[in-house]
Amino acid sequence: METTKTRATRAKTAVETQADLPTGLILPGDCVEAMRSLPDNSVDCVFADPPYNLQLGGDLSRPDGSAVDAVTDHWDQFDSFKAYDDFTRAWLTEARRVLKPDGALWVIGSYHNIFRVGAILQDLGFWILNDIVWRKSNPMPNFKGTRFTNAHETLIWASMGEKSKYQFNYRAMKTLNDELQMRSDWVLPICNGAERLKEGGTKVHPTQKPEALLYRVLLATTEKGDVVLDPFFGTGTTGAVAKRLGRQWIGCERENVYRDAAYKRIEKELPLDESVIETMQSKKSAPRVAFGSLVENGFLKPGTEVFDKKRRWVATVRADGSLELNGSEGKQVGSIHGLGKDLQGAPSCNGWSFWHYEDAASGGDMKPIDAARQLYLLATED
Amino acid sequence: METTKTRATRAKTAVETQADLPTGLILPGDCVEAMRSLPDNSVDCVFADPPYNLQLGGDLSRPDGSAVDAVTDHWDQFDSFKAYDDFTRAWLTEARRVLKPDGALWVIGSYHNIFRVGAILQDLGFWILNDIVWRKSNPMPNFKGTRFTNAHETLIWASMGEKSKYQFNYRAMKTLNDELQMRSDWVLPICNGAERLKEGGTKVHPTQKPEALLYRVLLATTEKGDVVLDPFFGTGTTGAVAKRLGRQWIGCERENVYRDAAYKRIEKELPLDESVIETMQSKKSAPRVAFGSLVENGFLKPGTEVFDKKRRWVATVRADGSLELNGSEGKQVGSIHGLGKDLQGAPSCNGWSFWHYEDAASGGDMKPIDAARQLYLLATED
DNA sequence: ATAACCCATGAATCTTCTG
DNA sequence: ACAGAAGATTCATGGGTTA
Repeated sequence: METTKTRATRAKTAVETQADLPTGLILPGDCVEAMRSLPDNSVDCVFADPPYNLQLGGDLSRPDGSAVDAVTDHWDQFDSFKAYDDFTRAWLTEARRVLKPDGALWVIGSYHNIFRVGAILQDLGFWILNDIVWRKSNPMPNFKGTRFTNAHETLIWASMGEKSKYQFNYRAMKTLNDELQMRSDWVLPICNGAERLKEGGTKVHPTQKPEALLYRVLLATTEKGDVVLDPFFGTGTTGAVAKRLGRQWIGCERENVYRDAAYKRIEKELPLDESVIETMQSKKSAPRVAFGSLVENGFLKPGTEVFDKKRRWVATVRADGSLELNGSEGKQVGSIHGLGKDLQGAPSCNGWSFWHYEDAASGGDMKPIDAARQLYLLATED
Repeated sequence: METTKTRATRAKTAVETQADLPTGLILPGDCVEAMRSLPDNSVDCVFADPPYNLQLGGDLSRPDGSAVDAVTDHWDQFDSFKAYDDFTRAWLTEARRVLKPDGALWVIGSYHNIFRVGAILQDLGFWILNDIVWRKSNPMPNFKGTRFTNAHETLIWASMGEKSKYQFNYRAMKTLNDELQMRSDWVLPICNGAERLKEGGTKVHPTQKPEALLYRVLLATTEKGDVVLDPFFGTGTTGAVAKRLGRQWIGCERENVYRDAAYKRIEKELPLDESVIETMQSKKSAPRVAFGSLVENGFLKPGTEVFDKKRRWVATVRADGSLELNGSEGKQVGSIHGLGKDLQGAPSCNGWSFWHYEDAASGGDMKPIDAARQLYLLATED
């Protein structure tokens, strides 16, 4: 992972040098061909919702006798696993070429195809970061009572390689999840109601994805201004959410009908106010605060005593932001992290949560020095 | 899928002819070699928890500096995807040979290995029935804040082929899930507390699976007396739950320590009372009753009027068990299913639930004719 | 107006037995 | 193998109509 600042700078440079990138456009034709027209190392994120290769038997009816509207479109038909694998390898290879070294890939699928996709992308060198389970709150039931209700789909999130500095907006996710770490299982409803695109009462696309899903993906792993490529654009959920969140987008889509619907849809989409997007990212992109700054600015005065939670050790804050262990007469000195590490004999230590101080403002309560950092951030906002 | 009765008969026959099966034993040595000693088509279910091929970099430590006891045992190291794939193909091939044609396979894994396992088992001819997400209610957090909390593992449930008559105890699962279809995402806690095997305070096996997981797997897809094979037996969760549920088991395990712990553990396990193990049976496995039998035996007299729920149609029961639509003068006649189908113009109709009658015994209440069938079944029970 | 009721529908590898 | 009949089978949600 990398700091936002570094990546932002790099992204900006890339956009400038790649002024010819067809952002805001849906490339027609086969997606592999279309991606060939894009330069190497030019996009920050690929989100792909490829055909699932469902292999359906006959018609299926509900217990009440009505028919299930199945996905029987030609684009989901493959002759064999071999044919599907070849197709998968082709588009993943192009996606890999087009991605920046620190870019990332998302693919969504079901048990019909996701194992093949996952194995192939590993073979190509992608490094899986998480598999994410989209738990559908309202899936279609299993009408015949023959299996477990197929109530989820799987997303794979992968970087270009083991050492890549991928983007992950940890704070934004934790904030979105009520101050708990965002887990690998996401509960979201399927796309229906007003969000579902319809033409004359029938759905435009059989497998339109919910915007909430793309919202979370883009918010978690891209930043403002990033270029997002969707090789299977469909009716443009990726583009609509990208526009809303201030990301640039490129689509590939073979079908005229889907392209038309997508353009119309994205046209109507309004970007969120810049300040809103900033706010969502504020905690994540908050500048690093040196402990010394707190001292410099009087949030913790030199001479203040700090101690671990169990008061096994007490140290004194020095003017330069270093700590000196009490009673050691200058022999045990270090940064908040380093001294904590040494005292515990641990491989690492987060000094912000290890060291505490007595907060006079709240009647002498013991608080981690991170609380002082939060006050500092609040005071220096903007 | 197949009725319980049919499979039960076959399973029994198989056990009799395979009296040499080493049930209740843990075969030492390499699992591929060990499986070679088992005859073809001899087990009903394979549950496998293979090495995950985890590729952890350096040592992992928590924010407080304590070390995470990562999976770095020698049996989990593989040189490359190629080596892991070869290993996977080898044990899956043996599992396939040993399984009966209507048997089934379960494999559990994480994103490190499950995509490779899934693709290979598809290549070998297994037919995926569901992928199941075990959603951990208490996963280990992501200490570094670099990814989403890895809060689930994935199981694949597969039959021997597209046309196999696999076992699925639909009613038992629905009952277990408070009368709603069991979904593909299962929320279960990880294995700890008293259930976790420890030796001198440290865990015996790094990846011991919770018994609740095996309980659900075996209850859903095996029946009493079935033979369950676990090629990666570990400390014997599969064997313990199998014994409890009245299933037979065979294990393979290389490590002496795990075998010893497993034997000790399973020895202590007590089988549940037979009556408790009986699962809720689906109607599919109840004996078939011809509508004519009800008429023959006086449970519905010839001349009785039957009608659909909204009384759009009324028909009269004839002496041979056929129905005649009132007012049609012999032109609209058929079986309970056929006439219901024709009147509705539906592709099919379950006459038992479509047609109703007035039950004099309960003051003229409207009841589906299935109620009469239930009375008949009750009266003719052994 | 509001509640009650009915109806439509969603990436689905969706039956079993007899002749 | 294939055709035909018997028989088993659904949950959450949104929108429209009725009471």
